[in-house]
Amino acid sequence: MSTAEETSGAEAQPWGEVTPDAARRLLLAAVEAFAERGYHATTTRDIAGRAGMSPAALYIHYKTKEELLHRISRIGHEKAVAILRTAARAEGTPTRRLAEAVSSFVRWHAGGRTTARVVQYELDSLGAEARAEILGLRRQVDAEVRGIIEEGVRSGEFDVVDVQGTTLAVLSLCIDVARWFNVDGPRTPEEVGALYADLVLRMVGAGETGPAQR
Amino acid sequence: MSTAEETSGAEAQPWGEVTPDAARRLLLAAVEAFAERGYHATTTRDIAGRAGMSPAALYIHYKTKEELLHRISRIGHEKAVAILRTAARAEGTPTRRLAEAVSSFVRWHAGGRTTARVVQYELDSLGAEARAEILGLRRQVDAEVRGIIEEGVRSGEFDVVDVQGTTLAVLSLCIDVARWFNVDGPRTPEEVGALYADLVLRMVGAGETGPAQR
DNA sequence: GGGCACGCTAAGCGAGCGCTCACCCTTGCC
DNA sequence: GGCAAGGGTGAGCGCTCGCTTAGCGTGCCC
Repeated sequence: MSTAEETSGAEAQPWGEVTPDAARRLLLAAVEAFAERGYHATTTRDIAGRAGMSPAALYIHYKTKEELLHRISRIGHEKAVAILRTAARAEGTPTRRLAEAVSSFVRWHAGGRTTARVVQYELDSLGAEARAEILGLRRQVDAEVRGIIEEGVRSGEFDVVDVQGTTLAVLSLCIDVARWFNVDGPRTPEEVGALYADLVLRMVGAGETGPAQR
Repeated sequence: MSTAEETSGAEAQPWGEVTPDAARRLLLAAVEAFAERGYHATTTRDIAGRAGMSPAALYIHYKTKEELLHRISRIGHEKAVAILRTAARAEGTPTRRLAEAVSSFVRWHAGGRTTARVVQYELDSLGAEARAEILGLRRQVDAEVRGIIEEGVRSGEFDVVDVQGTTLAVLSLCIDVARWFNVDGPRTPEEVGALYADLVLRMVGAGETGPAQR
């Protein structure tokens, strides 16, 4: 019933910046455990065990269990902002950029489901101070997507009445992938990304531009 | 077993069927607490306290803390199925029925956010047996929405390539409302329901048959 | 080669957890 | 009035939690 150690493959490694090797192993173990059972149901003994260490080792690298969640959440949100920012500031029409933003954001949620789950669903487990910081990053996420949609509306490519509401819905659709996506299911992250990009273009009324790519 | 009034006030009272009054108060307190802090972070002392009782009183009406979650989850899922089934089996075109299904489902998630949060996000906290039972109800939820979309495709009203994928996306969009909706925010459940019904009709390519927007 | 900083462990602390138990109130029936 | 039944309580059990502390092994610097 235990998972083999697969460091490569589905999950990218945005944790390269976590410098002492033991600290990174602990962080990775925490991501796994939090994603599987949730923050509150995860014990520090479990995290340390997954990292092959004694329970006390955790406190050499992190002050509290919450600091682990905070670090994971910040790194994950920064990655999310980076993904959307790259797509938003690329060359091309708003239609193309929105499609790229959605598909890459969805691929991240599906492929790195363990990380994305923690990032998206454990925010409330943070203390007030840490939560406030993370909420700032979330506003950046919202702003990137809203920016693309606003541009598309200005250029006449999109037909959107409620820009903020549609932005919320687009992000909501992408984020919920982390809840239901199953690695052993019938769809690859790439397939879901492509499907969702198509659905989102329909949502913003961008169906008329370009050929129906399928 | 039919409730006279449903789509009114914020939180309906689907807990009328919980028979001893004290048991209902405990259930309601548990819904509140689970929604606020999550199942694992909620203590039985907190639940009993919210219901104005001593910690021991809980165990007169429920065998364990998990039984509370199980009961909440089953009743909530049954309500969700009922909402979608009512919309799916009503009179009218698939377009109209899909719009009604989405808007009523969204209103339920937004208006009864506390309940919906527990129902949608605490499934993994259930034991294997209870979880299997609830998953059966989720399959019914999926089937109702898929049924409407299939009908719309057959009748030519909808233009959908991947029916199952689109069904998943529609449900996903609705469910995620429970995560982000804020009672003190700028939108009412009715407004979100109307917006989302519009967006979903666009997703299934039903834009041409109906009025431009609501 | 001796001192020492550092990464780590074994053991365990106080607190709070889910849950139990002995007992106390009402209520209703005779 | 006697008394069984059942909803409720105060106290507390056994356990596990997050986290601490004393001490050990190893590698580096002088």
